[in-house]
Amino acid sequence: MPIAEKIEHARDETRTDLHSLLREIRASNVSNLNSLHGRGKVLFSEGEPARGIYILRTGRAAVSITSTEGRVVILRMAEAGDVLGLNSVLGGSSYDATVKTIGPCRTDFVARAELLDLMERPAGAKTMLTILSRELAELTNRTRSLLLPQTASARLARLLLDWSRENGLNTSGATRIEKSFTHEEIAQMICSSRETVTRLLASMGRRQIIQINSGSILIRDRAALEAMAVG
Amino acid sequence: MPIAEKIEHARDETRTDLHSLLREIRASNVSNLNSLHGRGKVLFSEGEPARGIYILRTGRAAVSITSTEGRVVILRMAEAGDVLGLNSVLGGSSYDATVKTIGPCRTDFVARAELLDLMERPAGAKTMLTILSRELAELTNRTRSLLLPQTASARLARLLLDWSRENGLNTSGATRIEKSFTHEEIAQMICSSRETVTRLLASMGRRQIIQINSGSILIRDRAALEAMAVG
DNA sequence: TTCGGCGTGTGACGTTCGTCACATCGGAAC
DNA sequence: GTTCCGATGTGACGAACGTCACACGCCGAA
Repeated sequence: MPIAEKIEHARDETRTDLHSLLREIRASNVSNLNSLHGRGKVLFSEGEPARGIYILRTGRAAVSITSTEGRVVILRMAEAGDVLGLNSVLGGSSYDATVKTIGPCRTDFVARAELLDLMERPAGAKTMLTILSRELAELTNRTRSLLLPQTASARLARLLLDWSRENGLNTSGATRIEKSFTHEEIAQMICSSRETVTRLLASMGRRQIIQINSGSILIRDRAALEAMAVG
Repeated sequence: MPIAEKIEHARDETRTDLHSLLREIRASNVSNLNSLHGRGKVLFSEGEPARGIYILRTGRAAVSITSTEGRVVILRMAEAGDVLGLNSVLGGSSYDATVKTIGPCRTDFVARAELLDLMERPAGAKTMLTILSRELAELTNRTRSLLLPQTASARLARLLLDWSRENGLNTSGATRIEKSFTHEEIAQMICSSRETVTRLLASMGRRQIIQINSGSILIRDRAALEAMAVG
């Protein structure tokens, strides 16, 4: 999928515009509160009034949506440099997703009123435009990965390929990805169930497509993964 | 789902900021090409270089993504006043979706270079920020409707409820919605197959939940629909 | 050490739904 | 009228996978 790759590559190049935002924040004397969180802390939940944005300085957090029956779908994994909740704050209503930390995180918080002030500055509006633009591209991309493949194995294959592009360490032909997610979390990323993820990973291991070690996954047969990702 | 409703309501209130954009376009002497299209015309396709944006003046168009095997998922139905392709143009690469007219349409076209000029004007950047912000909120909302319900009947029920909120005419307790989509198109909106849509609609008709006339659907039992939409 | 909790592996079962196949229907063109 | 063609209706079949149930291994706490 060439389009998906292009979008994915664009992502990392522009991620640094967090710095633009922070520069603007400093220039406009807006206070930003620095906090530390442990694993599993909910920064904000879907439906709460949008108090302000969180800027993820270190760590990772899962952005997810939840159905009334408790079904959870992870829309994206935020990494250091990501801005969380911006669109909800601009929209002025409530957060449209839930953000939960995956590991220890350091965040800055900028309150809604201060952000709106910031938007009045031309550079502020342009910076936010860039951030929203990237967010929209990523969500479109993610929607493609989740809605187009009809089988769970295709979605899992795509996820592994995505990971190998982002975090992959190239080790003698095969790529190794540090896995730090439980099967449950993977299931929520690909809209499937925990058991299915367990079974699919085991099956891929048996077929020599991947190799599962404690703490990492080794991709042995990228071509096979790409073939699975099409279906 | 209270959140979805709030977002949906916000949509119509802000849709008029097309006018802001057009005002800016006129103020900055940007040329905009006016065109007429028939039904089924593809304005642009996923993967093409993003030449510029289309502004839908009249008519409706389907924004969709396509898999390599030809599977199509309709992300949203653009209506008069919607701006198409903005994020792809700002991103500078290629269109990330395909837009096809559903009926006769009138569009304005603004080329990429002119749009980038426009973005330098403070009011231009703010207008685009508003448009992208709404687009992101709608896509998040749509993602929720497509990813959270696991069954096709739940997604169809949600779609009918959405329609009744947008286009519904209240006729003596029941709401009537003008339907102008084929089962095939509905299937692409809810990520299902044509046959499943036919069967589900027929089943709902038998169970007195809806009543299908030629050209319109009457919702007789909204509570039943809402119950189905949860699953 | 024992315990308890969490993550993982795996079997059995049933539902959903996509797919193929075909019939029918309705409108537009002629 | 006839002829087409796209849209719709319906049956049969099977693959995918969600769910329930339970077992095992690991690790930190007591």
